Amino acid sequence: MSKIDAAKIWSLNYNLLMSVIAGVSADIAELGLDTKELFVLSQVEEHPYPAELAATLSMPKPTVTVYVKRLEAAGFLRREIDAADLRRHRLQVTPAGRKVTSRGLALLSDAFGARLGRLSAAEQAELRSLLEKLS
Amino acid sequence: MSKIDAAKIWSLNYNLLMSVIAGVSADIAELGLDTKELFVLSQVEEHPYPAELAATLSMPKPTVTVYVKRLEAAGFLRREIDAADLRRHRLQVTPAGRKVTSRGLALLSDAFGARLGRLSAAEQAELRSLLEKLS
DNA sequence: GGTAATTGGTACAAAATTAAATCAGTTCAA
DNA sequence: TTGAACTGATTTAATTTTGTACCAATTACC
Repeated sequence: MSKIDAAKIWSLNYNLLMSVIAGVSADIAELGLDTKELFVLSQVEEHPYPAELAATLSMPKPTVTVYVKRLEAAGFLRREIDAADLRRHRLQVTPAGRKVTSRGLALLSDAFGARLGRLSAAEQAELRSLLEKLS
Repeated sequence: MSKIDAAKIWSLNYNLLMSVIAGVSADIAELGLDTKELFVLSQVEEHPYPAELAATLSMPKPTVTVYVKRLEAAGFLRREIDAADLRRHRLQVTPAGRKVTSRGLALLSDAFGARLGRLSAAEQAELRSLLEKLS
């Protein structure tokens, strides 16, 4: 595959994701969250430390600090000092946070699902498998 | 495909793109461009008006204004008032802009291509075709 | 033990991004 | 025509995001 094609695939993909985000951000905002906050929150269970979040979301540490602080203030998250390493802040999603996460992801899924609906079930499975290989 | 899967596909994809961006942004910066500016510049030939750029890049109009101004100051872009509609600013990529665009896209392609390399040629073609259906 | 190097997290100031208001040009209906 | 509604683009002011510098806890090594 030529370089031009890689760039083409990339930009198809990028524009797709950006337009899906643009389409749902207003609805997500009604949940009391903004889009980036949802992304952070949705990864907390898998990556319960700010430094891990920063790495997996490709986002600077101070940015994570800000989001975590807001999510905590909104009651979607709790922070506690890790007993084993007093530098670490272990994060825990509250029940309210879990609820809002699943609603937010559902909105995202609906919007993205509307696009995915153009593919057959087999094609969707194929896409997922290709993306997993790339990840 | 369930809602959960749509969200999963989405986030696989999102994290993939963000990590590729994070990996190349330093190299792109050396060209005298930042990543978003490259995205804007790379779409100018296809969409030569700021309003069109804003729509295709899912980005607010004032943001486009700022990037266009910077790209013009850097000599990568020229602006002229459209004779047929004096409100419109027709954009034109300069030779220097074209050069820097192709270098920037090459960097992006290299980085993304390194991931794509995990797929066979047939799989890459398949991925492109799936993404085109979604776009 | 003691101390240099590393890691997790944050504060603050600066830079980037955007919403809201605005201005100029165009369209359209009466 | 004229003027109400609309569109393209920009300015201004506010918000968001981030680079830099920093502190505290841990680790590695002598």
